[in-house]
Amino acid sequence: MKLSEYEMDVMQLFWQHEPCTASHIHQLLCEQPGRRKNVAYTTVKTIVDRLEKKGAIERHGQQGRAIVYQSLVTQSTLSKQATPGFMRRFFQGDSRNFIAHFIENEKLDDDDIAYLKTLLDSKKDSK
Amino acid sequence: MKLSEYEMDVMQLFWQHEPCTASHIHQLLCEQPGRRKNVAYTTVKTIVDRLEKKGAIERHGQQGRAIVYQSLVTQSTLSKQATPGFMRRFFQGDSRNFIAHFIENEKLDDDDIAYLKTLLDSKKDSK
DNA sequence: CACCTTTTACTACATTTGTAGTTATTAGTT
DNA sequence: AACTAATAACTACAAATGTAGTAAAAGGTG
Repeated sequence: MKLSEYEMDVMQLFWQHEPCTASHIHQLLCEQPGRRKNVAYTTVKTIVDRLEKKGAIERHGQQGRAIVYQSLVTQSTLSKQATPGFMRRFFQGDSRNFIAHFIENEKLDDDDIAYLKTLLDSKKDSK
Repeated sequence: MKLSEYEMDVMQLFWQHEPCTASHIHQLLCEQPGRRKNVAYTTVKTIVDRLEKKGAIERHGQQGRAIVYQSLVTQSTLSKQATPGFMRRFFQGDSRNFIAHFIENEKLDDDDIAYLKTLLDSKKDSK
């Protein structure tokens, strides 16, 4: 399943707040700092409709007139699908290059670092 | 600068083979295993034209009739621009979650693992 | 120098994406 | 029961994207 950027933004909100309605998603989007402000409700509803058509979410019930949706795909599933392509396009498919970029450029506290080292160790042991 | 997926695929080839012509890129794309086969030359040329219009590459010279191009942006620049959005959409912007996904899902040999641990250590020290 | 092959430049077109308006319906409210 | 605000359903539309065709020009080759 291939979702657009905006569709993914909406899926993120579903994953964090489901089951929920289009209005709820709309509110959440509007509250989101900086990103996209003043998006019309109908715009959000269109995205939600497309997500339903693509099979990423389904109707779960009603809340008054409003349709309550829930997700049908997990974030993990979509991440696994999307990352190889992203890695190839932006890091020549070189995992090491890729992870190195992140370790260097992203915020990680000591706890994170300790955790990731543990992960690396268990990866090594598992082979 | 925002490039499409296909445009990024072509940029990858430029970075690895520049300076080079559209025909050369076309050949390389056709040789690429599995991915997209039988793409028409004109299709590739269109992408190259768009990359030029977007300012991602420029004319560097001629080779017979053919135009030789070279890149104007680095892979690193584009990666730095693209990754925050990718991370947010697919990993809720959580670096730790993100890197963990990679350590778990991507192929890394013992050398890679040792290298990454060193990187994590130097990250820790630098604070 | 005439010709053929390559390559450019331009045009085309269906699909996807971001964005939103319009119309119809209905759940609450008075 | 009538009204109103919310919501769904449908339609619209420009821009971007993937894909390629056509026409024109200009190298190299006989």
